[in-house]
Amino acid sequence: MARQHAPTPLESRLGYLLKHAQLRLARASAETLAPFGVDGHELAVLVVIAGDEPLSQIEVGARLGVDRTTMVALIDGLEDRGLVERRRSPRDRRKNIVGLTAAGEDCLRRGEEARREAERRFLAPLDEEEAASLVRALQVLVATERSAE
Amino acid sequence: MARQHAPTPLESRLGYLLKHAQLRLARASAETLAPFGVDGHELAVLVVIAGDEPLSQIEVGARLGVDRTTMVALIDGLEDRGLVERRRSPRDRRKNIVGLTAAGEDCLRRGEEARREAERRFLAPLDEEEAASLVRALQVLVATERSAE
DNA sequence: TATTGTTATACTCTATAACTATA
DNA sequence: TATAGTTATAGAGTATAACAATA
Repeated sequence: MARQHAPTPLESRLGYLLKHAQLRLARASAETLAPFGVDGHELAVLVVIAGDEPLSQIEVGARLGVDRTTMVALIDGLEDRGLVERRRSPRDRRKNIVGLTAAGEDCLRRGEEARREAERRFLAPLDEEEAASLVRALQVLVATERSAE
Repeated sequence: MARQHAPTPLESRLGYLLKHAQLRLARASAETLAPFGVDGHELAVLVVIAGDEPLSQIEVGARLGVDRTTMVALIDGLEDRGLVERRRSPRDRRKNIVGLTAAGEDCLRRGEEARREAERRFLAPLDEEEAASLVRALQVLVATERSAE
């Protein structure tokens, strides 16, 4: 009886590929973003905070998949650097509404530019159609898994 | 002067997509692999060890992007469970050649089966062409970034 | 001198439990 | 009673420094 499958080599393992692609993009982004004093994770927090409705810490965390205890330290850091500010919600005084300062908006705008540039460089080895297809596929996978929770 | 770019929403950020896709696959795989007593990372170690040439701990780590201090604990765990064994290289007595035990080969075979199944389920929302294109794109990105180091 | 494996240590990230203030 | 924020703490995962054995 012959072996049905040889072990899949590393380079074809989806888990390996996703992990290493993520790691490498994160490192490249961190380098590109360093001059602006934020990393990719913090920039994503700024993006969520910049959205239309005012959000509490927990609501920001929910959109990012970050729990509330982690949010405290994350917001602390951004507030120390003057990028965001907490203010009590008048309607529910348990909640901290988190808002961008002027410096935060500036950091967001310039950080986003840098992040786009880092992504563009990262995707450079792919042609336009391949890159678009990659993003579409990841969107489907992340959305599917989320709704199946 | 109009703003050139609105901040990219989370779902179009490559960093967010890669991180969450990786996380979700890792969790699904861990669940699928749990009955076999290994996680995806450990299974990848078994795959590397199962390769043709006998490898030392450092050589196994190099292929996985894991440093030698991390390898010690990783191999300790696998050895405690009787899946691998260390033996001194006769040619260079500084090196531990790591080999699979019979139980390790069995675990590898059955774990690989389970991992393939988990990947298949994870990719199910994509059609065959989309899934193949995703894997190809990731391979290009990981290979490119590695050679640029 | 350099390399392999090892240990101890530290640092990041994340999660859990318990507290407070509000509802 | 439940929820938002906070703190302290603990657990993974990973990285650095120093040491013993060997080359």
